[in-house]
Amino acid sequence: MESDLSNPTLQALRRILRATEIGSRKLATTTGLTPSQMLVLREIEGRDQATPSAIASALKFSQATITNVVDRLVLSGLVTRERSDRDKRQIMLHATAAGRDALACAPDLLQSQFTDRFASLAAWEQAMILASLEKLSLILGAQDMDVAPLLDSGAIDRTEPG
Amino acid sequence: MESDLSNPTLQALRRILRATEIGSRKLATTTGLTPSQMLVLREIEGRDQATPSAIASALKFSQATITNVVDRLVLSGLVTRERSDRDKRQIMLHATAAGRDALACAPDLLQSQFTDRFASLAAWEQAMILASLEKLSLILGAQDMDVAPLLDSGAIDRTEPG
DNA sequence: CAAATATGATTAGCCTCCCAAAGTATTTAA
DNA sequence: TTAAATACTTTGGGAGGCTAATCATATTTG
Repeated sequence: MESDLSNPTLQALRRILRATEIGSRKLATTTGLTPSQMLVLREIEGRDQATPSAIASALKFSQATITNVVDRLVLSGLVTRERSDRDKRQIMLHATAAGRDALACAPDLLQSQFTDRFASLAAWEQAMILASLEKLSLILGAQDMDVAPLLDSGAIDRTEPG
Repeated sequence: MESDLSNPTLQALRRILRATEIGSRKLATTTGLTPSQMLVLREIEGRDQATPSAIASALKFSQATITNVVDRLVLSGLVTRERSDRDKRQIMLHATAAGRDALACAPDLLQSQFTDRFASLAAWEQAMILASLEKLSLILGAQDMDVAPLLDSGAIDRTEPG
């Protein structure tokens, strides 16, 4: 019966997941943005110019979903749509000043809670944590994963895998 | 500007979050349950007897939400409702055989991916990871958090905090 | 060039999630 | 025995996701 740190580790991991999830909601309320909206807005602003399909593939959402979310962002005045000249099938999304503002106020779901306190740790602790997370990445099969999103949500994909 | 392991650490953390989230959806498809349904079902089964309000407070959901989810679980034949004798306002929720089956097939969102591989790590690595996660818990303010849920999702709470 | 095909985005329709407020039934307290 | 509290459900609503179908524009090809 070795030590079995497996369970406490899982619990800690769960706490972290839970915390980030709650944080994501809380932050959303303060910004007035939902997590998904945040994601999309960030993605748009990060590129300055962005087509829905680009956002969709970056976030691994369907185009339709992006249309949906962007609808709301436009309604809130955080994003504008503009037909591309080069290819009139395309739509260019831009963050408005208000949109950039909203992002600035809510810098990053994790980052805000994270950076300062992490920086205050001893170097060896930082290194240990990083190493541990990399290991966990490996364990969870997350090594080669896009780093784009933070956390999102949603209905279940019921397409038969087979 | 010392080393700044902050960014790679955040990225690793994001990968992990992302991985668990995707895993949660994938597992849901195989089970035919959504993450929320899994949560509720687990909570019900874990107590053998459970009232909606108990589940709601454990998972920090509203009663209405639980009613909703339970509706679907009942519809799927995984859970039964039964009026309590002692207090006829109460409803007792029970997992059916099928419900327990479903849970058994999908033991745990993380656990499945996790336990074996984690166990195969050296003891010192396990200890390191645990310590790191505890530290992270602290950083993210997740120490005193319920361990109940895994991950869920959903619409944003728009009630004014003030 | 014209027809067929491909691509980008939206629309429509479906389901889930989560909530607050109102409603119903039951229990407890006055 | 009425009033208040409790436990759950109903109702209604906003958001998040998806697929399939549609519309408009581009590209390819005969």
